[in-house]
Amino acid sequence: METRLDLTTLNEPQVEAVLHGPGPLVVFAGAGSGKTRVIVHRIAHLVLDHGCPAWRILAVTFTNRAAGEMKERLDRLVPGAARDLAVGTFHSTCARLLRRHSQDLRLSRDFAIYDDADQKAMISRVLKDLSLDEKRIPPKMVASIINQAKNEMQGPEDVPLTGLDAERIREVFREYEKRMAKANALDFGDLIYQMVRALEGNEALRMQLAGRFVHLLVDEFQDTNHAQFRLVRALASVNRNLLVVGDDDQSIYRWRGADRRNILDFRRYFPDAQIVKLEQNYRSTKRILRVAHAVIEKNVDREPKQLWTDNPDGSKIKVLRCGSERDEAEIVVRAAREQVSAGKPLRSLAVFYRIHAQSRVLEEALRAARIAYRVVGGVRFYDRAEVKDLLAYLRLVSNPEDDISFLRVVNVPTRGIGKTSIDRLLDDAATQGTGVWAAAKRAAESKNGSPIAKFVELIETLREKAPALLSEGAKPSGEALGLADFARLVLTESGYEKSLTDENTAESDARLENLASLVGSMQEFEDSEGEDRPSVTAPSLATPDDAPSEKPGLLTRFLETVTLQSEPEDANGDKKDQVTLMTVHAAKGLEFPRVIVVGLEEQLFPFRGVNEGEGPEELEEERRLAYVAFTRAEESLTLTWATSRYVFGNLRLGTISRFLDELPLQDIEQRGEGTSPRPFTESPYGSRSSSFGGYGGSSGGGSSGYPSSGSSSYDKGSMPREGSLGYGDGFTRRSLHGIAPIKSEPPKEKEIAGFKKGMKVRHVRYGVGKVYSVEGGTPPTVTVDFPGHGTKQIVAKYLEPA
DNA sequence: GGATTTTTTCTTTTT
DNA sequence: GAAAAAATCC
Repeated sequence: METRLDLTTLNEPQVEAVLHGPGPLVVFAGAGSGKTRVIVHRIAHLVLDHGCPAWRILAVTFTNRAAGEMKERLDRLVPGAARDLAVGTFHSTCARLLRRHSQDLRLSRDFAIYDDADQKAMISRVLKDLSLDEKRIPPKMVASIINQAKNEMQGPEDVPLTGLDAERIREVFREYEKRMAKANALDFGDLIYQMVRALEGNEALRMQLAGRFVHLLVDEFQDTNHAQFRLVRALASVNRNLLVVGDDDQSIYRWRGADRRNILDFRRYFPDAQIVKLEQNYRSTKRILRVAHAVIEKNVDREPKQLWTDNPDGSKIKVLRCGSERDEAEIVVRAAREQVSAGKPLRSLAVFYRIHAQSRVLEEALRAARIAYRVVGGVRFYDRAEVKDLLAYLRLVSNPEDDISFLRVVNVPTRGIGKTSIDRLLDDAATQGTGVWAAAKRAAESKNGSPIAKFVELIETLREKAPALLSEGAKPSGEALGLADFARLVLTESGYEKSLTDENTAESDARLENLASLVGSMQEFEDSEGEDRPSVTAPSLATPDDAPSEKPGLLTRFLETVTLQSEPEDANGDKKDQVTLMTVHAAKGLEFPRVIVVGLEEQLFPFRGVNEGEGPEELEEERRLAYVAFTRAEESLTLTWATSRYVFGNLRLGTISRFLDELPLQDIEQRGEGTSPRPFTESPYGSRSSSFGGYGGSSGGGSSGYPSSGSSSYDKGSMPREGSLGYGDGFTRRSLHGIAPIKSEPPKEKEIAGFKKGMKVRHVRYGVGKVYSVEGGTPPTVTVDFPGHGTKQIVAKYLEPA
């Protein structure tokens, strides 16, 4: 075919996918096989060679970052085309479409989007109002049931529930839905669920939308859940030009309802779909691919396949045994220094871990070594209390029915609206069957000048000041107030800023700074939206004939962007020269010349939670996760594990991950220097913490026989059976036997603030008890067994020796 | 009624 | 070892 697009940089199957004609196509794209390249080239091809207007092409991704990257790369290929292209995550795309068609769907155009915390707050409210015990029916559990149900396109009436509390939970679900509707709020699951309901239940709407998008491209299709599949099916139902791309080996969101069958059985729903397989890897060395393959090939539920590459063998994969998580962090620091001394940028080094909690130690070490780093995800900026407070004010202005936001800020800063007044409001709302805002207005009317009346007035005044921000069509009255200016106004008028300024502590200063940076990001948003350049992550989804008045206001759009992206866009984030730290999940889709994966221990990676039975499915997903982690590396891959680690502030022994034991010996290089594993200095049994059970629990238990005398020499006799480093599973494992860990701390007899195990102590309330264990930490705590009161954890300073 | 201090709980992974 | 919840103090 004659093309204006340069296709000489693509291999044969890639070209096939790019030039594919009408009809469905599924591309199986292995790690590093040029998946994004294919999508971007195909879009460019559709625009350049078929003259398809960019706004009639919809590309859907899972993360904002992937959406952004797609736009960027398209813009380089076809300058200008990216502007009109509809690219976004599943969630942002649905949010946009729902707003645009809100009238048809009997939804408020300015509906709020509730994140997990908001959702949990709402569930707690419902539980309280139905007088159900949060201990018996934890909000978290209900949330997970509700989310799962929506992923499966089930509502309260058709979700299958079993168990004693099944009907109670169903009632909570039902009531939750009512409250959400009343609050003009949708949760994450709703965005997809409601959109699918709308499309499937409204023929005209489906024809309109599916007719509008001539081409539909979906990335990471292996991670779609049932609802998302139905969405794609509906949107592709008219033109059927559907391209889905994915790799079943990289499916890592089973817990979120992802179903690999969606890609594996794609032809069941689209029997005429063509199939293209991309199997050449351009990213990694041969050794890295072999090591990654060694882990993934053990999966039973998997299509056998193997990536190949023309790249060199590369250096051996380093497998390092460390004495503790601090030693692991030291490895990271050393690697960063090596980068610098080798004249390579820090940005080419990335560190992956299984869970966020592992980042702190790494951060501390890097900070101490004065090495620039950034953490992707983790403690989110938008999760900080002060940021949530300001956002709650803004949300309340945008949508006064938002009960959760109302309750969050009604007394922040304190304005004399205490528990009693709030309970009265809630009571009134419940008996009158209205939202809290309406109840507050009633209260304000009946009692002029009351604190509640003042608060209602505050919100209403703020609303009046920003008509242009609330509705795009509205004419700005007088001088138009900008988004950032408005936020500043909220901060002063509410007294929030003053309360922080008055506090005048290091912490309040930090909060003010965070608020300033939030306002700054609002300014940025305002500037980029003002130019009418669709922001990178927000698909415009606007057709030329859309009336402007249908467009939600700037404030609503900002709030949506903020909720649907977990962290503020940092335009230079990738450009700054710093080491990147993130979870393996966050790493999907990225690549780095040098990668370190830490914490490769049983129970941690593969992860095993508290009461999860170790089902084969879970383990297979952990393998895919490891596969994703390893295949991010281009040239150098280092894998570390630690023989001991603090979990929850308690020391746990770790055993080497089975994944490391499975690696081909000729491709790895093992190291571990220093002294013996750090012994237990406190009881691993029976203490409160051991009920956590998961990490290091049973399999580490056999290791408590380590000497607690400070032998610094490697004491073979004290090790568990020859050839097995304390694996409690009865398997003897080869490798790493006899290799001592890299550095380790000398054993210490734990004595915290003068307390030792076994001694008698006195407490003001509980009287005399016996010290069960000392925990350390800040503040130092001691577990004490008080006869008649049971075992308590007490901060050391409230105890005295008896 | 509200702030402060103390105790308990919590942790996989994310839109 | 932090955040939420509960208990206690003012």
